[in-house]
Amino acid sequence: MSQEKTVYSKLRSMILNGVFDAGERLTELKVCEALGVSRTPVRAALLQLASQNLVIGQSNRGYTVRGITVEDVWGANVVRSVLEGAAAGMVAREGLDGDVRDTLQQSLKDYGRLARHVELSDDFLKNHSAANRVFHDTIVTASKNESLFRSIETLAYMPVQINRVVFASDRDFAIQTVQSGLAEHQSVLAALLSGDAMAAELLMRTHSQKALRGIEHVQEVLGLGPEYRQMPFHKFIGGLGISVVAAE
Amino acid sequence: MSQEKTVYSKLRSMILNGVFDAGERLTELKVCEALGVSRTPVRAALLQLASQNLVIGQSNRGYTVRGITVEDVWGANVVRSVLEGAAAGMVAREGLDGDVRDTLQQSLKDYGRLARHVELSDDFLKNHSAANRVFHDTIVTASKNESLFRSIETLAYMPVQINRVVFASDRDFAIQTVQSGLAEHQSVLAALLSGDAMAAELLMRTHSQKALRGIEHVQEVLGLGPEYRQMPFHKFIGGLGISVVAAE
DNA sequence: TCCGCAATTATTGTATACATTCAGAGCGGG
DNA sequence: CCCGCTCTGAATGTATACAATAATTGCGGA
Repeated sequence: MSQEKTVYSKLRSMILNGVFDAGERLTELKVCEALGVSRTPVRAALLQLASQNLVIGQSNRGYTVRGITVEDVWGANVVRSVLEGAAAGMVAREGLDGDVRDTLQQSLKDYGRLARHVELSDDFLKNHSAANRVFHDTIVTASKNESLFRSIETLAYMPVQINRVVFASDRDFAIQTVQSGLAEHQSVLAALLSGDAMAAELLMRTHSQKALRGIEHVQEVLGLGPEYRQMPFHKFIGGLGISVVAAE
Repeated sequence: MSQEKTVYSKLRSMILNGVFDAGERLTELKVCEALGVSRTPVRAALLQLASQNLVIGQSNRGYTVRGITVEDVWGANVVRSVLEGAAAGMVAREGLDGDVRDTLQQSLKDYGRLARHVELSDDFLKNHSAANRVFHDTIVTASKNESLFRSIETLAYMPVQINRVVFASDRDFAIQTVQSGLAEHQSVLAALLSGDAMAAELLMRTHSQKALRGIEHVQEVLGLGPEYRQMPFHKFIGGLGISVVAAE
């Protein structure tokens, strides 16, 4: 892999996992020494991280790291649910293409098979995540709105895939979430098929927002007070003995 | 200004105004020669343009320019209206801070004063754009959702400020749009004040979508058929004798 | 002691030489 | 004639020297 991409993902992972303090100044040279590369790939990596709001660039003054709080992750998920809801509404309004409908129905079948035998194995989690992803991505893509697609993609630079993390630590929560997720996917598809845009938007938004339940669940499990939203996200997740994995 | 920023804005403007063909390959060296700078600032500029989806980067193979069609601009505006609607809903749900309310009311006053004497002067257009912007930005900021804020900001890399352009070419359209805009701002504020989240979201979304009317209006003025959505945006706008100005 | 100016220094901005990679042309064998 | 290999070259990837800039330090005077 190229240095630029290596630097990018290492830095990204370090930031998300709190290796740097929030607000810490991040000079190019410091990164170069830490990772043993020249400034060129570091500059490129920092530029990309800045466009993802993981570091904040000041003209002529380098970068500072932006600490990611639970609230940030929460907020990103809220936006994602709004956008996915809008996508569903558009698709319902325009009508379902045959192949899109087929893809969605297939993903529901896959999802249904998984829902009958929930496990906590890596394999299961991967398959579930994949089936879920197909459903969501297909709808977003079917909206044929490039800006919408890109906006959601950009949100994924935040650690938004919370459920996959939480599942690993709580079987009961996983079972319940997977099963209600199936029902929700089904009702979204029904709304899409009937062309009911308002219902599709509302159902999809509500379903997508369920990811937030994962955050609340972790809060409950860890017995945290209401100030938990200001916590660095990696510490929050760290309470389960899990580290933040970069998306992508 | 630094070379990097100069290159960035020149390239950006060139892309938006169709100096390059859609899909044209854009090598670093070509840009260097065209603008007379070294590869370093060019690389940085291209990286940023890629993150804004104005060029598409292929690993090891440089970049190709992405032609911006009317549909792209339309789509970006649709997303913006969804997000601004969501912001209004959140603000209504959380309740209006005193200073936010004051800012909104002040912007309504300014807007109202402008609505009584619509002109097509540069000064008027600037003031109107500013008052309008304050209203929209204040609501988005008041939602206290960084991801939401950033998503909207990112959309502005597309040429979304369509009305300002259209106003300049059609007084009647400007008068009508400004006046209905005032009424819409007022009803949004009323919904925010009464804490009616659903109404606030719907009203704001609908209002924000009015920008699309500007596009339709240009279509009508130019007498274009339904295939106009596939047109390069700069040609579309060029029909009015206007070039695309970069936001920011 | 405090303020303001100037020298210093840390850090980014820029140019460029060299390394690496990948697409495509050209050649040779089947 | 076609397939596949190698070689070539154009382009990006990387390192680094040098320039420009802005914060900081330290000095001197009030």
